[in-house]
Amino acid sequence: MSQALFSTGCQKKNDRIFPKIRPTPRMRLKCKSHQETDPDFTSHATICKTSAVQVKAFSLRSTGKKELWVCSLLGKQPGRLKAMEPAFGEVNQLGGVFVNGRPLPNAIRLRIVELAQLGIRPCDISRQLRVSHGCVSKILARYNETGSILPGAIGGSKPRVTTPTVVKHIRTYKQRDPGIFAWEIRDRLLADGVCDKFNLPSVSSISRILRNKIGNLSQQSQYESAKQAPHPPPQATLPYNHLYSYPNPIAGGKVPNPPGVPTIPGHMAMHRIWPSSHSVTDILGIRSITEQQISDSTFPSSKLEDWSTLNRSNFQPPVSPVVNGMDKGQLEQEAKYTQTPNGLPTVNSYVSAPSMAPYHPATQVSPYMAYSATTSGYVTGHTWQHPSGSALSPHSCDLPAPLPFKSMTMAREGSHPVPASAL
DNA sequence: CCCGTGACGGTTGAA
DNA sequence: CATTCAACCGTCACG
Repeated sequence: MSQALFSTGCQKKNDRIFPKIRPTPRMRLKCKSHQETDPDFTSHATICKTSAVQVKAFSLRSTGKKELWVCSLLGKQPGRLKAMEPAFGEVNQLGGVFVNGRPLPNAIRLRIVELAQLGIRPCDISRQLRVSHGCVSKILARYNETGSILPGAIGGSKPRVTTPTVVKHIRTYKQRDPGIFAWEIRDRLLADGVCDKFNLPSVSSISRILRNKIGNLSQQSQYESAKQAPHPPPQATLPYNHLYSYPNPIAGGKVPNPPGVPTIPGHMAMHRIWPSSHSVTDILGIRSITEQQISDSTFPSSKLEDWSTLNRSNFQPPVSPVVNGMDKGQLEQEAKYTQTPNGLPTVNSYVSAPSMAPYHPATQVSPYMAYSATTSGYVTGHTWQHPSGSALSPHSCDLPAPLPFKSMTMAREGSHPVPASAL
């Protein structure tokens, strides 16, 4: 790719569009995270660009060797560059690994809450766990508000308001009064208690229903009504799923359940998600933060795509005895170099937990492996929250009832807040 | 220095 | 099957 781009000779044009940009510390940090070496950039040049991507060559101060990087402009603001390739989990300013667009693992989310309840200041939590303070703030605020550490449901659409029942009533209204207006139907739905103000379809939605699903029927009913007396509306045979998901007020998001899986409140979901052995002692006593930081500093070798796949399968990290008994260097090395030579995940990466061996063969390392390595008590079987419900740990768990944030506040106001370094 | 907040790029899944 | 859209994510910068 690089040679082809070098030969395009479009630098001059790009220079006019995008002025020369010195690598910012952020850029260097990101680049550094993607390379084993320290790219002490001394110069750079725009090689080529598309509408959204720039390719720049950076010179290393130490070796003089040029590194080619694909960059995109964030907000088209000069000076703000972001490395796009390789598509690893990215590294934030604190050195923590994250996957853009994906929530932090529940283990880390739980740890944030636990540390906060110990009286550790959010800024210290941020530094210790290498999670941005904004994220810590958000997670703690959410926990304070909802009592749940879980992220909201990502993706999907709003719960539809045009349920079969609503459509059936609209059909009935239309049959009884073919000339009825959509807004009249809307009023009647509200008046008849079919809908409330929260799930009342819009006039446009009703119109669409009339046009797409009842249009023929209304015309037919007109003819039929002229010939014979009205009869009860036919059974709705619309291709709607009979299950509808609605926002989970406690979990702070919409967590649709698969058919057959009863909906559980957010706080109950927490009990389902977290196994029993994640008390503060279990979490914090297993390994010191310092030790964790060492392992945290390891960078993943998994590609973003692989990680994304991992999110949706039951990822099983190495159990703690193995990790604890593992040399740090070995652990770090494994975390760095466990990818298959061709960069593709092994089959094991996609095998769901129940079919996996007790010890993950470490052919795939998540960006968050360092966090989960010693918290297998509740991390084993940890997966991303998934609307299908399959990602929820099947283990019954006994997360202590969400402690009011007051405890944290009290601890913070105490005369001896727990220093983060003591952990 | 701490922290709340909005912008941002990104992911996800239903429609 | 590809696209659109709106939800969410964490990071970052700002005040």
